Amino acid sequence: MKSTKGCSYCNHTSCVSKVPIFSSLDERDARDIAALIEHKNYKKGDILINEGDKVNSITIINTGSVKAYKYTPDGREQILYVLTEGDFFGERSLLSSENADFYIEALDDVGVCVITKERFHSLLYTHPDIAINIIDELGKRIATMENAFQSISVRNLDARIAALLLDYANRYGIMTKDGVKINLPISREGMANQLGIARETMSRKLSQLEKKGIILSENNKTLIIYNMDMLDEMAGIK
Amino acid sequence: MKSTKGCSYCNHTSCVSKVPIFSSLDERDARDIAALIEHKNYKKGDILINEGDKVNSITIINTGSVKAYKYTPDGREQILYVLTEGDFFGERSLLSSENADFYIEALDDVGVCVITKERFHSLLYTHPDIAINIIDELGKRIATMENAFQSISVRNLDARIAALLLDYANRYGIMTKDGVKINLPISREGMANQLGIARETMSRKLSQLEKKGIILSENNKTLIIYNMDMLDEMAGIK
DNA sequence: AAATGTGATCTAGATCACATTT
DNA sequence: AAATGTGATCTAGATCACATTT
Repeated sequence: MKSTKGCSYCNHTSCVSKVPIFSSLDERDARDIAALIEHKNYKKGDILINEGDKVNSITIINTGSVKAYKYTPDGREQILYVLTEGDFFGERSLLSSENADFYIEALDDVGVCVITKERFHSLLYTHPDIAINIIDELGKRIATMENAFQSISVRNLDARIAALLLDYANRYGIMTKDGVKINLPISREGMANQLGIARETMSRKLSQLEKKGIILSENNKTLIIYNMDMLDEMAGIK
Repeated sequence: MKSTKGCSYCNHTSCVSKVPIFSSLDERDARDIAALIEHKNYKKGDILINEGDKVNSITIINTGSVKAYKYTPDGREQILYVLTEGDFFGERSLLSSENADFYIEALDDVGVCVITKERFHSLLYTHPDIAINIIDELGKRIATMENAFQSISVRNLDARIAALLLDYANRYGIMTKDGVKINLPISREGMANQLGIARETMSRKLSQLEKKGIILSENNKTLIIYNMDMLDEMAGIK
């Protein structure tokens, strides 16, 4: 992991322009904020945050993706979020200074922008817009969780899997002539961990979907969804 | 349901003083904000928000409690939150003007404070503190959901039930000489709906806990927890 | 070698059908 | 009358034990 600060070759406004919470800023403000930002890079598998770490900054993903996870009491990994470009974490450090109760791990090589808690705090006072954008983002995140929450308590596993694939399609999907192509950021086991089910069950359910002609799995790294409507229906979105 | 505005008999600063998001205000600011607030009362069973309603205001619970819920695709009621004194909803209306995708129903007689989106919005510009408090509150709510989320995906149902009872104890519990006494805001069926399990399973699990001497159910309306430590252990909090 | 798939079992909780309480 | 409890069954998904792929 290396940290760059004030380097000439990297585009310092990149995070600022990419991140929804800064969307309302004009160019001049964007430059001001860029000056407060520190860039860091991590390799796949690096741990950005360990359980128990003191979190003193907000981190925004610039490139790559990370997973946020905890362990269940019985020792299984429970993935809370997969965060990608433009997503952020550490916002809970803004007011409280509790220690992290989760892990953040790089799923690929990752570039991030970091703003310390103090700098960010003062930023909010000078730019109330940003605070409102954050409230909005957090509101969206809550909405997403509510849906996931509702879906996870749906007893019908097929619906939950359909919802997960639709979420992936939304976030990582690329339209192709065959259908929506998804470059999976995580393994089958990771997917199972997101739903809190057994790896074997995940495999079985995906092969069923493949047999039904709804999806095509290539190499376990790529997934093509032939029939989004069918997934919508399975997920209970009518 | 009746709406009071500028009435002389009710304490207009009540919401302001009760609500964590206004905690950083001095008395003068509190009075200013109180002037922006409208009070409303609802009877048990009243629907405060219907799915599809346009939500144009933030509502803060002053007295009583409400449940926020949705329906699962297979028609079961899924309770997302039980909100009580000091909790708020409608914050998602701040920026986006999407329609509600949930219901809010009064669990008892309920008094609330309402601030319109526009008024609240301008408030955030004049009092950035409040925005930061909201960010903090939303952060907490996310943390709570993450825990619930994690717990719901724990395959061990006993742990989830223990966690639910501990949550109730925290929120509605009163210390007595026998143990923590909880006046349940919802029925067995409601509790089951919060965990997404069958009513029968809830009954069975609670009788088991009673047989083990961990809890005592009185009348199905009150629950006494004799042994909090045992619940902690069951919930996987060591 | 690690990730994934798959058959054979096992089991927790759903469902059904009532009995019992409030 | 509605909410709750409880026994008898059923079933989806976990677990185990390997085989197969990458």
